[in-house]
Amino acid sequence: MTTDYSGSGDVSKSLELLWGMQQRPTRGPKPGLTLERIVDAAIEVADADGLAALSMRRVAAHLGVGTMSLYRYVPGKGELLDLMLDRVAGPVDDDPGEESAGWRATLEELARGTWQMCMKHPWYPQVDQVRPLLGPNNIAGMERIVRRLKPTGLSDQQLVLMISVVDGFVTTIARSHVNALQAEQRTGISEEDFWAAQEPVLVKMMETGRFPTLAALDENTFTFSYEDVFEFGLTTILDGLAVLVEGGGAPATG
Amino acid sequence: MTTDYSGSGDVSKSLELLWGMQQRPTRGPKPGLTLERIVDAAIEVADADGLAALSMRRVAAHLGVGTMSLYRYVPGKGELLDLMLDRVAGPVDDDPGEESAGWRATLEELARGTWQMCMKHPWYPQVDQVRPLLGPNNIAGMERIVRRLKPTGLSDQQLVLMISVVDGFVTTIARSHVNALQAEQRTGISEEDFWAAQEPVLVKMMETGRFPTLAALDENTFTFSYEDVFEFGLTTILDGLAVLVEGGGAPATG
DNA sequence: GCTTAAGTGCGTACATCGTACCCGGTTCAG
DNA sequence: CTGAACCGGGTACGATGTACGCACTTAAGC
Repeated sequence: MTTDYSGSGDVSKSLELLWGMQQRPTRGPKPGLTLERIVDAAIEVADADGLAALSMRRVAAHLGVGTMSLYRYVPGKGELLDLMLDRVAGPVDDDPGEESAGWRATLEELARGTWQMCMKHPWYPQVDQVRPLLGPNNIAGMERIVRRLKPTGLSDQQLVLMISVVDGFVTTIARSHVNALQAEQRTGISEEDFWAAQEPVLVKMMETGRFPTLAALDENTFTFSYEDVFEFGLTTILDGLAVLVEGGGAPATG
Repeated sequence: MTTDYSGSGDVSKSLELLWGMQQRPTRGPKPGLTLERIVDAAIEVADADGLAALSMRRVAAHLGVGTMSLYRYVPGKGELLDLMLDRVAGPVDDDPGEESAGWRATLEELARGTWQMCMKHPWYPQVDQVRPLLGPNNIAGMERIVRRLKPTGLSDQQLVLMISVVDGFVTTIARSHVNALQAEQRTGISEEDFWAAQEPVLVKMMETGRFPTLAALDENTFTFSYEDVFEFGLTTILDGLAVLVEGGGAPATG
């Protein structure tokens, strides 16, 4: 597995496990583990040492069992990842008092909630969710957010597109952020040292006069943080969606 | 290497190779390979069989040489990846006739250009560019785009943030798109079959009445393509940036 | 209570990866 | 002509996911 994808295992098997559809067999010895404990252990390993360190051997060692024992509970690593993803997606506390909040507050809350979850589980944004498995927590979260966006009067497809754009943006910035943090640990080179290493060559090239615009940039041009990008991008996207939602006479494609 | 990152090798070494600062040693036999041929071969392998199939062994085999011979030219796989990234970023044909185009046309052109490059080299958006190496082609592209955005009168930092948001968005959607395409090949399960596999469980859960909003969604809610998301998101972002650039009396607070 | 089939725990083995290390052959500076 | 520097590349190591098979445990059927 070069990169980690959702939905890379047996989809039906994953769904059965997600929705708790397994029936306990009657014969044979009682299992010493539970699915829950395995998923928890996997999340702990990934939280502590990163997605790259998440291996079946590590999870088993964390539980004090043999590696191959895990395969009695989970078909493979792909399915385990799907279970981890739905686990950290919830549960959502469905506060009925917030029903009346506007679309903008709803999307902003979604964005900030996802951001904080990514900070707590840095491996989450590193998983490519091209084929998301619809587990209980993901479905519940979707239900909640769509319900609160309904009053905008947009089409269902437009609602889902709005959510996709906002959530995709947040996950992307979060991934960049955690990648940067982990790059420091992985390489032993701090962000500052990395850019400092490029400076000599950069300065040399700027002095050639081939890049006049870049050479004349302000000193503080690149001093923003990932949080700054998050705020800038979120404002931009919400402003852009306002044109669509509030029919601001803009040339929206519909 | 679980995931592929830019700037994961020796930064100084990569920069020397990128800017062609190696001096040919006088002694010893003439090299049978060139850096260019190795980078080209690596790109061909990645284009044809995906980033996961890009290995030193495959590149060497493609060139008809022993695996370890590559290490005479490139310090390691990380540095090779950096060279590949700058290679496909250019060269840009610097058309002076387009200087006068507005900021919106400039960013839209950037977005569509990046998108097309990602379609030609599907591995490109799969590389996490947390620590981009500033090679000649990347620098030239940056110079060109910043020069064309200067007339907006925004601060240099805001210009770079605009570029970050647009480029980050395009790369993200492109990655999702190519991941979806490759998931079909990797798993042998088409996108349709994947969703069809989830349907029985979904229908069952919708019938429980726990998710009334989702159960009532239009049939065509999820029928959009990645191109649709690209267009929707691009319009949204450009509309949002218009609020910033044109200082518009747009409904910012919503 | 005995047999037997199912289930559990897990050790071993294999293919794949990047690359450290080493050796033999080649080329030119002195 | 000698020796240092360089090229090509074979071998080996530790890591990964997991297929396979074996020993042990349990409860159903008699």
